[in-house]
Amino acid sequence: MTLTTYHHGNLSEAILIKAAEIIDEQGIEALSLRAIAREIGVSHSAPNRHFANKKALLQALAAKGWQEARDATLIAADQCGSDNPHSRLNAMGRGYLRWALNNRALFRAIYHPDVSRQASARLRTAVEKFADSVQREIKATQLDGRHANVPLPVLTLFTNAVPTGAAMLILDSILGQTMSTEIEQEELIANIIDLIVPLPSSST
Amino acid sequence: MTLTTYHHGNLSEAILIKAAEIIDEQGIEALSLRAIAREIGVSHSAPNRHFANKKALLQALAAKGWQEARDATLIAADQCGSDNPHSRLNAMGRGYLRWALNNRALFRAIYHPDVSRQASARLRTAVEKFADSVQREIKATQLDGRHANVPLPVLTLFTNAVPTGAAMLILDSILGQTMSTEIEQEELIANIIDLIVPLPSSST
DNA sequence: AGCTAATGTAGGCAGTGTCAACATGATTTA
DNA sequence: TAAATCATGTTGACACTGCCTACATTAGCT
Repeated sequence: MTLTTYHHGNLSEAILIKAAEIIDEQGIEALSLRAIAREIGVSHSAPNRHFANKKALLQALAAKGWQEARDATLIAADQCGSDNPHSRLNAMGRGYLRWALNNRALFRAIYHPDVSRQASARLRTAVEKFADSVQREIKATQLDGRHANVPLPVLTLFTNAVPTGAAMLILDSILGQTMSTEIEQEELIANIIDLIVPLPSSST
Repeated sequence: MTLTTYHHGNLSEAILIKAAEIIDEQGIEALSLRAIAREIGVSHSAPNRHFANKKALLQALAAKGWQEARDATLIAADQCGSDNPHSRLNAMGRGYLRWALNNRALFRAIYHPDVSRQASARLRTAVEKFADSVQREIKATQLDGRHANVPLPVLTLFTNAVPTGAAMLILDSILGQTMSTEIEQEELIANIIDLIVPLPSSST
């Protein structure tokens, strides 16, 4: 089946995987449909049968990314074994940041400007599901006394900005490269997230 | 002089300005050397006389951006009229975030992956000058009692991540678009930055 | 006035995204 | 089972891009 049959069999998936591979290794700017096709061993316009255009491919990656990101945060919340909103949000922050650092291809995709500029319905839904999951927990921490006087949209923006910004700085910026190399990843994650949502035992 | 002379007179600058204009309106992905030349009214390869390649143009924009960002933060620190490190760093954060939101073309340039991947010496210097200015003030706040037990690199990453991440979310992400529209900009800036560096009067 | 270097132009090349026309084969249907 | 249909892959083309080389124009210097 993996030999040279006329039909690939699972080209859609293969394209997504190869795309992620290229983005991971060479950055999202280096992605080209023709290169993907070439490396998979298929004609240059085969990808067009599965993705209307390059933007659509990126959007598919992004939708996948948002789902994975949401899964990572929700699973982390469940596994933290606490009902305390602070503990849960802290775990979610760590889960999200860990996911971002370990899946930079998809992370780059979900924040790619071309993707955000005009999102497909499917993508928009994926983002909203993520946003809702997080916002619910943020609201819970605020009811639990966290920055009670700060407008919720601001608190939400802040809470999202920290892991997102940290991951971007670490993965793709000159600033971050010099800052993050000295510390072990899991310790870095814990330290950073604790600054946004202190664990209940260590605060107040 | 602005008429059709063979030599433009100040093409370098004109290219940078037009590039920023395009990035501002259509995003950094839409930037093309030929389009810049076309809009300026000059032949398609004239820009190559001033920038070795597209990456070099982006790096020039980025270098300009880092300088402006640094100026904006340092001026904000000076103008806050206080010697207290917390007040100064707070003002710097606000100045930086305000600059980012009001200069999104240059902001996009300074964090463009192609630029970070391999920075020119000039660019690297600009970044380091910015980083040093900020880190010095962060260290001062820590000596003043801010998160004394957190490793300095982590505190630095956190402090940078908030305004950077917030600006990115607001300017170029689906997440941020829904979060930031409800609040007036200057109030949003103040609220967010206060969450990283509380002003001395309103804390402890 | 003449030389040189900087600046701009013209044309070409390889690479890209996207489209239309065609080829192949899997799936449905009579 | 045979035929028809549709999804999937190929080929070739077009316009666009970055970038290179050869050439044209002009500014600045001696």
